[in-house]
Amino acid sequence: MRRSTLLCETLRDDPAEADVPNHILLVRGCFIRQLASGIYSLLPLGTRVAAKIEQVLREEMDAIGGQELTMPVVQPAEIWQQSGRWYDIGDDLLRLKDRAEHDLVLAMTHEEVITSLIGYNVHSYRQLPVMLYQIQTKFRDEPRPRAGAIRLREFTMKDAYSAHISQEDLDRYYPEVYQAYFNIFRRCGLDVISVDSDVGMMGGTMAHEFMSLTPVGEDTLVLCDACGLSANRQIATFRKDVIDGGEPQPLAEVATPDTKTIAELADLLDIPESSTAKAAFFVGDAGLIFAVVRGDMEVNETKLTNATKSTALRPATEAELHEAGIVPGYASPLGVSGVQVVVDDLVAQSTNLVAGANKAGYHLYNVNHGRDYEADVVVDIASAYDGAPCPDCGGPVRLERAIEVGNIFKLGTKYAAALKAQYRDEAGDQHPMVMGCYGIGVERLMAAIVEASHDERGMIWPVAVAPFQVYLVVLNQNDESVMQAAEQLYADLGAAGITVLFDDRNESPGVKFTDADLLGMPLRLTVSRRTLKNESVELKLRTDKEFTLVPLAEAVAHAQAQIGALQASIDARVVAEEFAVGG
RNA sequence: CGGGGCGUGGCUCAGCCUGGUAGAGCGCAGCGUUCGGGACGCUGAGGCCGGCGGUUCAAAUCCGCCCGCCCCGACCA
Repeated sequence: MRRSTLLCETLRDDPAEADVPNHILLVRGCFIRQLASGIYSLLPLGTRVAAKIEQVLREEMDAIGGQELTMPVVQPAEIWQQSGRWYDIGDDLLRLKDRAEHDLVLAMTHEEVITSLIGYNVHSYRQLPVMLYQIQTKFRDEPRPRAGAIRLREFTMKDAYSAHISQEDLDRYYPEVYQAYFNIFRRCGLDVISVDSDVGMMGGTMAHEFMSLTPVGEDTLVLCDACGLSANRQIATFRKDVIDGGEPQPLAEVATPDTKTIAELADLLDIPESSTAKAAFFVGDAGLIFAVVRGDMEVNETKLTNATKSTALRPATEAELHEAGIVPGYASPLGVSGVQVVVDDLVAQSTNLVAGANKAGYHLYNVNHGRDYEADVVVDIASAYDGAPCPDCGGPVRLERAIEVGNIFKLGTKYAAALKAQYRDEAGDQHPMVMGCYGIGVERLMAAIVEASHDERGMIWPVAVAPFQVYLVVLNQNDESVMQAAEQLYADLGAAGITVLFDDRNESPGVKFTDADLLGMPLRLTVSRRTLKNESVELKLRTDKEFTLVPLAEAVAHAQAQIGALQASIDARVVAEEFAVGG
């Protein structure tokens, strides 16, 4: 490809709307272009990267028995009603009507279609297991798209679905997908770790997320250096040490004017925050939720969502609290009614905590669960914090930010039962299939790669996903012999099967080198009057500071060797990964 | 949806407070000179100042409403 004809106008300045590296660089390099919030065009360079990623996806999915297919993006509401997600999912699901006023959705994922499809086409245990996948557009009407290509509304997803005769067979297969996922990310040059994750709106029994560690990430992970534990903070547990509060003492009211926060309360009463109980209020499917954790901890909304069997939570408004007779800042689980009280297990085991009196300006000493109030649910709803004791080994955990680039779920029979994907066993009896689903976001993966692999000058593409392997610069174009040599090299590289972006523009050397760095092809070749004086070509890796001169006649061979070495170093990282529950 | 910020040639921004001829740099087009790390000179094109309404003799500028975009919070590939 000639740079002079490529649709690629690089930007000198950082775009105003971008403030994270992947977004800045992808826009400056003309890989993506925003159309609306969370909706982007992939320009030629971005499309080439996506195609390279998709090639890796296809190879790895095919290697574990996947068959590619293509399903519709626009889908009738009926199948979503059958699965229940029409009702469970809120505004993230974009709904529309056709001319006949039929309800339609833009698919945010394809469990419904694939399940009905498999149910239609698979009837016998002899046809199972089956693994199907597609690489196709998804639409999620995200409340807040973010960070360039990391959080989009319209995006491309490799979504795969497997169907099995039994949980055992799914359990056997699941680690194969787990391994394939590691292979995919490593081949794309991205380091990831796997973590246990929440099953969320997908339902199911087990899930892993594949995480690329970066401060730009939206997820928080809980990691233990001592034993290797890793989990999404949404579900991470930690060891809770009960502080001995002594035998339950009589309740005692204490005046605490103007102490609306736990910090103020602890300060005023001269007690540690861990001697208090903290209340937080949410609204779930069943109405107002009164959540209680120890004062030094935070409520984990994912855990609380699961504990209350809600599909979604939102913080309660002041008005809703007043209506329920709750005094914000002085709220107490004592004497409240008509709300669901969820108490963290640690609070339930603690004695003589200080809690609100549900009366403005007053708190209570010696509040004890079981004696003074009853919870509807007692379960872990506290969020793991930096330095919390690891649930497995007791060592301190640390929190890290990460991008979720992929996930795998054991769905179980939820969709198969709802959408009647059944098979007959050897005895002729019908059973719902046991399913798994497996997703990877293509644009997000591209963004995560840039996030993980760039410097102050620009992107540094791992060779397997680079839009071109070589950036060929020619200088002194007015010198016919130089131009001729460059043209010949361009042709020879192409003939050798190397993908080349040939910067044949009439631009100054500075412009070309700067663009070469920004666009980030792994290998740069430069032909100029100077190099030709020695019958040579300059060769430089994007990751290196220095360049080397190689004989013009051997330039193609050297380029091939360099690309081969880059590829080999990536291949060396594709190794067997131990499948571990809990890590 | 709650909170904060921003909308002025393709891009980055100034001008707005204190109303009166719409600006700079980059980019783009032409000519010439340059040619190893975002070169230089000359010439030129390009703007309903996000939209609607209001105030005023006069609005990019003041006021109101709306729309869009970004950031922080709750969700997900």
